[in-house]
Amino acid sequence: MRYHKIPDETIRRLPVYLRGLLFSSEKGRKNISSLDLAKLLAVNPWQIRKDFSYFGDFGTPGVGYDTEKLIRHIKKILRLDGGHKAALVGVGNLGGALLAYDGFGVFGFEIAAAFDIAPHKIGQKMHEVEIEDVERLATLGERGIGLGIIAVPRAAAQEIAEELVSAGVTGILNFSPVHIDVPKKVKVITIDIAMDLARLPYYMPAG
Amino acid sequence: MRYHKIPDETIRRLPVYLRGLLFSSEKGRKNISSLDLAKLLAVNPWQIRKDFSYFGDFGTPGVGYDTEKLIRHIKKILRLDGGHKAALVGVGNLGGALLAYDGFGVFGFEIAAAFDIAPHKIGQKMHEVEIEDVERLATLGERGIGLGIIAVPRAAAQEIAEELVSAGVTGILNFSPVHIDVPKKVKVITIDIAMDLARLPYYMPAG
DNA sequence: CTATGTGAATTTATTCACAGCA
DNA sequence: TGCTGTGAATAAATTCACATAG
Repeated sequence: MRYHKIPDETIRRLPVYLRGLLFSSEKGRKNISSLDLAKLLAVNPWQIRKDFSYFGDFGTPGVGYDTEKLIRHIKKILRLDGGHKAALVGVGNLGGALLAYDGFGVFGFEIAAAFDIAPHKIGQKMHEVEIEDVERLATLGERGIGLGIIAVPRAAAQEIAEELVSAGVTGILNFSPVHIDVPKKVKVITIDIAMDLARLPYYMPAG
Repeated sequence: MRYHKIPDETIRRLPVYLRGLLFSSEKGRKNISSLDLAKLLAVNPWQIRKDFSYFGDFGTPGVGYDTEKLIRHIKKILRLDGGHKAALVGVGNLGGALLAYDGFGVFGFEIAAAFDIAPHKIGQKMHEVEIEDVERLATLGERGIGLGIIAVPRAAAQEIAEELVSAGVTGILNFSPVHIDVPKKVKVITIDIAMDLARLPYYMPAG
């Protein structure tokens, strides 16, 4: 199946596998079998093999997958190689937590700029990043920042999204609990924490 | 199809519909058609009708769906009626942001307790909630808290999960970037922000 | 005439089972 | 012998098209 289109569901799982492979690599393992990776991530081994089969032969029968080689290749598919600079808009409670979060690095992301509308925040530094006036969003293009993170109140989300798009951003991670309308060349992923929480009780035993 | 099992994918979408319906209700609308709801949320109208058809007749042909009635019913299916108390473990950057977040209320959630391990935080109040020693996690059962939110460093996540389960928690929202092993009567939903971000570049145009 | 509800058709994803390679 | 890679079988979800109800 080497030359097939990779299914969306597989793309969704690739970062999961990447996490597992990076973890295994940190432990010094050169190879990992689909079974071991499956145990680590609590998924099915045949699902893993099928997913990997969509983009080539990386495993050695009897041995497993070459960890480093596979990491490099998954990063390449997801276009994580080369790194990405992101602009954070909205340095409130959530925005501040995102600035402090150290988990973006492993996937090659860096929050390279932060913006807010509150005058008393502008000019301050948080976690090595200086907070700028939202007016300066237009400068993103020339600064090589192609990715935006929206952490502003719901009412401002659509407007900020439009400004990000005007500035040349083509990918948006949206933490506001609203649908955002953008040209279809721009990809938006919305994370709505309360909504994820909302489907938890359905799966919980009575009580 | 009234008596069928509701597909998991439908359950995943119900909170999305709920958001749209609540929004529409706030605007004072008594009814909404699948087409209008679809436009609001950027999904397909036939998907909405199919999803709703799994749990009964709520629409009136020529008119649409009764907003309030449908809201009540979706809440009932998701078991959001009656409300849920949650315990937050880990009041760091992310934990603090979660305490400050005001979006849980609409789905009937309340962060009723917060725990940390750092002595200087214990006893302090943040957003009306007093921070307690993690040692006191065992008291959750008798306090009627059945839901846990893990916002601690990765290395501590598994241990905290086990303590939550011992205390009687049956649902966990996990913000640590690791798989958590729990008895299968307990449902875990993991939100890994960096992992969601990681599939953004794949869908972005070259650059 | 408008908008629902749903069988049927289609597409997509998962699971299996095993041939074949190191 | 151990583990990959993949066709084939199964299952699930999406999309369509239209009969039917208000």
